[in-house]
Amino acid sequence: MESFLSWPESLPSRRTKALQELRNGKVFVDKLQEMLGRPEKIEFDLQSDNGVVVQMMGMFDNALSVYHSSNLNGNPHYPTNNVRSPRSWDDQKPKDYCKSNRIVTPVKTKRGCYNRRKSASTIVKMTSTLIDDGYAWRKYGQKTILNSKHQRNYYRCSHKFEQGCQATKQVQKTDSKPSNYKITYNGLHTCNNSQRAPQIYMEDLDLNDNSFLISFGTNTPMENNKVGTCFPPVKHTPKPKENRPSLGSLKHEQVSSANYHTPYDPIMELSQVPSEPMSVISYALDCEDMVSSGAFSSPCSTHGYEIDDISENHEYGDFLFDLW
DNA sequence: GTTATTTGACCTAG
DNA sequence: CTAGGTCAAATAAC
Repeated sequence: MESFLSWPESLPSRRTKALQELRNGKVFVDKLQEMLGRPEKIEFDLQSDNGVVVQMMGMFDNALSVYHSSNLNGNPHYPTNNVRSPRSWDDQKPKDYCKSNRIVTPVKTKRGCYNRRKSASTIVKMTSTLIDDGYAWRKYGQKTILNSKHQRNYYRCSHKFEQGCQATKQVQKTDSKPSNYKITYNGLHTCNNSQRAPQIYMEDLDLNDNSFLISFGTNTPMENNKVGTCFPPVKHTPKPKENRPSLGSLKHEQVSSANYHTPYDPIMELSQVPSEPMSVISYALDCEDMVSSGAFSSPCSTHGYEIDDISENHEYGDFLFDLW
């Protein structure tokens, strides 16, 4: 398939992609039209991780992402939150920095002062699995989103203060299929994150759902390995301490993605992107480098990941990633 | 006592 | 002005 190999892409290329997405969408609309007269088909589709509805949702997301990222009205879009070398938390600008120099503000320096995440490298994934991506995340917010039934949860890298890692992710249940999640990764990990091996959160895992896949834009869908056969249903290992430098009232944190879920957090912690490929992806995107589709290969064979990824569909893998 | 999560407030981009 | 991303005090969990 055509892949990210050609990035950075020209504007016409992105426009073509957006148009292609919409054309593909028409195919799904036709399918949907067929299904309208057959309720059993609709029911089946809604329960499918790779059904028409799910794929349509992904298609629209991708088309919009391509559209927005390429700024199709002709104005070039320059990323404002590019890769930065790790820096200490203390190495930040004065409080008014964000106001005086908004365009180039690399990190939030004042409460509420930040660049919209769309300007950073962004990766969007649809998944139904609850597995760890190898990174330590800490929840820092939860918001009700307009026209969305489900709240969005915000996570940042646990090493944000320790190593200045700016990676964040958002997790939200999809409206079309609440058992699916849309996970948006923003920024890239600049932390030295090797504290633990990926694991799966089994509590919310539906073992009957054997459609979890990792594809990362590869052409060949991964094997549908059952989660239960790949991972023992264990929770996390003891948490390493997060040695954040003292920052006034800032408290020390523990690296704990295992404890993300609480009775209040319906989405719980879930991740699905293997750590190393993610790093590669993010760097490649941020640096506007070429990305080999091989970099997106799942380590499923070694780690037993199971991802429900819309990119398993050959036609849509190209549009999985939302650039800038 | 320490650390993580919750949640209302704050702030900015659009 | 609104929606959404983040902060940080309060609270919960361990």
